[in-house]
Amino acid sequence: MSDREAQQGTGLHRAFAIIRVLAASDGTGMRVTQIARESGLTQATAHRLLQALMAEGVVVQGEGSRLYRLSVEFFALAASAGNPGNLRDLCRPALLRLSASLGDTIFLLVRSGFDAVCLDRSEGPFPIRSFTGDVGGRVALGVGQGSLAILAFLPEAEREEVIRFNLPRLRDFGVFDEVYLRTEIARVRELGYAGRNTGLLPGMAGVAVPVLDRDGRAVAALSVGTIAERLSPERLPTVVELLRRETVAIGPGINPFDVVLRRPAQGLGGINGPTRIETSDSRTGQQGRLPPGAAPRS
Amino acid sequence: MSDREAQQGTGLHRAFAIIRVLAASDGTGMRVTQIARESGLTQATAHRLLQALMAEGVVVQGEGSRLYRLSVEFFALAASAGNPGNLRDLCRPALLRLSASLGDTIFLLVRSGFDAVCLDRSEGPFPIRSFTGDVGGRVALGVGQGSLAILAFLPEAEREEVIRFNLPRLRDFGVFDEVYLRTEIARVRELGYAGRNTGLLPGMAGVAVPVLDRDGRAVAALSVGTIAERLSPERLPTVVELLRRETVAIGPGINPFDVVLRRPAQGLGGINGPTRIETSDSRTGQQGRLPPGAAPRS
DNA sequence: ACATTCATTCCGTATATCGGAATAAGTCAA
DNA sequence: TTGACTTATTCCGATATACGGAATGAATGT
Repeated sequence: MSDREAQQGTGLHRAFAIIRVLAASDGTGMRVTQIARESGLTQATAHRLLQALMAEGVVVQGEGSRLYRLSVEFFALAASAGNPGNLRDLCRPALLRLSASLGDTIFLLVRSGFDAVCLDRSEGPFPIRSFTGDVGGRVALGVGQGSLAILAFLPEAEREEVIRFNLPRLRDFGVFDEVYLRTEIARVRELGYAGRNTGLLPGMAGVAVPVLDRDGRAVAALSVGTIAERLSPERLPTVVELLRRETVAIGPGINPFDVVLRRPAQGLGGINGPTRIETSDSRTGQQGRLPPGAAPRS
Repeated sequence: MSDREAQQGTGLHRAFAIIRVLAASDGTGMRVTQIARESGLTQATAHRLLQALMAEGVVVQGEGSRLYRLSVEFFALAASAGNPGNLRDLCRPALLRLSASLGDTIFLLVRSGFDAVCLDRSEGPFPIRSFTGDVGGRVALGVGQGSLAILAFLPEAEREEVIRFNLPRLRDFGVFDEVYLRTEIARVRELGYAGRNTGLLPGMAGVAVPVLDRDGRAVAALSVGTIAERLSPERLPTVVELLRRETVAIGPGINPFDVVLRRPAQGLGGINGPTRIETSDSRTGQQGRLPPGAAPRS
């Protein structure tokens, strides 16, 4: 029924609604009904789309045709993909060198809209827990050292927009007020790295250095995640220096690409914990997660 | 147009054709024309679908609206997903323990159709090259130790089908004839692990132990990739024992799921997708791109 | 056994998709 | 600058496709 400004009746949109639902599930698999409910689709439609997705190899069902889940092939497809300007390949050697020489876990974070996403990771012998955690994990820009390092080195205009947009989201993490955040950012800009134990995760600490493209804008960050004791005042400068050395080597190799500043877009948004935000946007608005049981308009 | 075995006129199929094309590209981005050509779509259609995909957040375009590429969000979506029965989460601790105590790189491979896919990886200080390489990388079942370990412990019927299907593909790697392959498999079954330096990558060696589900079928494998010297006859038994210990601990925790045996079908990336062998030096990193559509070279 | 939930198939309707062709935008060589 | 060329985007009518209500079939539970 008519153009609602943006398309939400398209098959593609519905298909991805299903994919998103499945991605948000725990990987055990979901039944058609459940999927239909959570994606706001009819059972018939959900079923038909699931068949189509299976034909594409995106979805598989295990155990005598009951539960649907995303396929390993889908995983592999996207794994070889989300690699803006070959950044991951570019950084891999650096990650390996760093984790080997430091003995800590190294993260590669890239900016994606208002979030930072963990693109790669190389583990050291010291087990840690981080915000982004796994490869593919997301945090709002500003949460955690790596994320903060990126935010601090965005061009001013974008930085402001991100700050404005993210402030409400950040509240859920620390007791951030705007002044505090800006102070942090200022210090990061001055020092050239994001350090200091934020105390967000007890006993954990991190340092991060931004990776700047040829225009001096942050597109990524290398970050060390470790236990607080291992970032003593004596060791810290060494670590920072190592990180910085790698980042400056990486910078020039970056293929030009810009991350378009978009609202997290009804797209593949934060399946990850508290990162999810619910801001009804003016134009693209609509289509949040549909309240359970709400029928899609026709 | 109508029958034709499976539907290929559907919008969803076309959309994924584009995604596949983009995934196969080197991440620099592609123009509409190129995408249209390689996916076999009309320019108009390709363009429209790209718009739709952008609305979904799957595709972004950089640089003043010229080149399209897959978004980081798409990457994140699938990363948190392709995790059959939580296998990755289940295995992560084991990977960390192993790479920490052995000092070598540990891979988690899962079966996907006629391939093995690298689902996770934990690096040790010893740099290595492997067949699967990156997370998301694929190899035909039978190539490499991990892959071989899985193949060897499939139920007989499936094993036979895989062998039949894969033989031609294997030819490109070693000088495998069927007899040789079957001999290898027999030995793996007898020993309970896949070992021995296959000499496929000079100086490299690996050992792999299958992860069996409660029915005794191989669904995955833990594999060690290292340099040949580090798998001396004295050290090997230790390594195998450590691996085995972890795998038996993992097995029972596997959520029941079966990988349906399907032709790689028009599915994702399929057979000779990113079966790239990493030939890069770990310091200069980089490399890896095969020309789109080119078969993996011998 | 029955009752209930869930999965799958049917089918008429209408809507979203398709692609040829027109237009706009960008690229390159003089 | 101009002009020829390539590539990107928009239009639009025909029709193939997707839609979803409802019927059927398969599981599950008590």
